[in-house]
Amino acid sequence: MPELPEIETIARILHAQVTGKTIERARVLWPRVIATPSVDQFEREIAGRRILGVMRRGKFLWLRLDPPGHLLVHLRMTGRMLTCGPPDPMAGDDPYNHVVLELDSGAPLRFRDVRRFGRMYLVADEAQVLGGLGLEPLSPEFTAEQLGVILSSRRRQLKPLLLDQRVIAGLGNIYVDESLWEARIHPLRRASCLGADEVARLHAAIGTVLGRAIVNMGTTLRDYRTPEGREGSNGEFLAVYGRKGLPCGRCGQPIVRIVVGQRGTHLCPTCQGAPLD
DNA sequence: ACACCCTCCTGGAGGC
DNA sequence: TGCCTCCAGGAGGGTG
Repeated sequence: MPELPEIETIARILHAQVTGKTIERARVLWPRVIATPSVDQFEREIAGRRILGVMRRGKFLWLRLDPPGHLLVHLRMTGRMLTCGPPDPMAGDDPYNHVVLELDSGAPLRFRDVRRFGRMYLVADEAQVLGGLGLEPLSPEFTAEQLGVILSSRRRQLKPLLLDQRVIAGLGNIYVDESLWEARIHPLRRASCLGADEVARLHAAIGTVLGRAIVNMGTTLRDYRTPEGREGSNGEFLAVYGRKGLPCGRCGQPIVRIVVGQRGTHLCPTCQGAPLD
């Protein structure tokens, strides 16, 4: 599942590959992938626009266009943005191609998604889609102090809070579990009950975990690929996610899987202490 | 405010 | 081997 490091990797590669290119034509093969506007309007309005750059906000890919506008893409579980692949993506031999953007030079840009959860948004004002997102965890504004302020006012369980994109934007199931292990904090702890030392550890852990994953071009468990179709190598560095029953790298005790807020959650019960306040 | 459940969607894993 | 059921999960919606 692409989270912040995976989207960051995709954005950097796409930025290098498609900046300056013009979208000559868009072909939408599965209408529901276009969240806004209508499919007709999307195909009509995106044609002829030039890509000024590709960025990331939270888990959104963000293509700035000229004439001014924004193409926002959320890959959800299994979405991919690919510049590699068949010479004719319209041939119909791949049932998971949902949008093909034909560029004025080079390979077309394809949106491919097995599970069909991903969505595209073409908007004049990016805040229409991104407006509700919380802090960007790799920005200068994301300090230990700021994290402390966020946590101190909420009594929710830590894990669902960290997954809430309105609070912090970009973390998903893998990197929340990894960050909490790194910080040695139990996912069921109440946010408002963390001590200053724990807040500082969590802040540092989020930076460490996300930074390492970006260096490794993301975690490929099954579906995630870069735009060139390559896998990310961060999977070999995961400490807890998907490692139920395997020994903790710090203490040797078996990693445990529990369910928190309907999400599979991996932790070391020895290192990550008591679940209660 | 917060916990919980459902829906979307499919391939893969597990059970027998 | 084959079939059947269940499960994973990001986000948005609804309910208690």
